[in-house]
Amino acid sequence: MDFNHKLITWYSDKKRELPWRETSNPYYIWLSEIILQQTQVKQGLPYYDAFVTQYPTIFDLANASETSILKLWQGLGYYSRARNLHFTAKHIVNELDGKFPNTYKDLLKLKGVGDYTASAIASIAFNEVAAVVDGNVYRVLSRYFGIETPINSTLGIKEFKSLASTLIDHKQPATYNQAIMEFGAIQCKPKNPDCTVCPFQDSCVALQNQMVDVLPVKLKKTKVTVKYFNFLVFMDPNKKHFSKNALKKVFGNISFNFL
DNA sequence: AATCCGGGGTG
DNA sequence: CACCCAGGATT
Repeated sequence: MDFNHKLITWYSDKKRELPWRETSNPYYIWLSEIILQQTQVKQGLPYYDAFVTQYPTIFDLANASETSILKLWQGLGYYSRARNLHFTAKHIVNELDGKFPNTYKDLLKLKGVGDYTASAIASIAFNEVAAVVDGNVYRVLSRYFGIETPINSTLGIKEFKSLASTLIDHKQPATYNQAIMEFGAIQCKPKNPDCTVCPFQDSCVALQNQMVDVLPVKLKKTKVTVKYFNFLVFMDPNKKHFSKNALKKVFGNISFNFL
């Protein structure tokens, strides 16, 4: 409970003022959460403003063309998010009578809404006790409790979700969830966290054991990329030089070393 | 369980 | 340039 109290106090003191924190309208909360998936606030904010301006209600979004939505999404990346956003808007308007699902269980059924986003909307918009576990939460919890279970392992995902569920403040789940994510985003950062001014200096296991820079643990993804590819080119005797552009037409944008 | 999807950030 | 960040869908 000391953890929760300090966290929420820190949040009251240090949180950023953001437009989706001025509302509990599930449409706006949902919109902001989809935009902020894999996206930093700084990058997503102008897109959020543009969407709210152009599509003030879920009915406006549902009635829009996919082309116009994708155009407004341009530059954000992960374009399936925009297509799922449109699909779900139409689904809620046409199949759910325009009524936004209001429980974690029902939110989870929406396309483009997984465990994290369902928990975020349920807690922030409806004050349901549903613990969020995003990248920030993995980092804060693994460091504070000194947990070395890889966050991208099946066991890790279960462990952190379970821990987050035991920690969430039942009296103010919306504030608690936003506090722990905000803390991870702007203080307990991936690189160079501000440990010198951290309210958890005396209780953070990672800080006391010099493990801040190794937590959270993540499994390597042994991605094998082809680094060298040797081949022979027989020269056209009528030509005096190789053309890199000619090779580019055959192999695409691969860099070549001529030995 | 592994892979893909797009950008931005960092060293 | 190489590598990291990371939620959800898909296979």
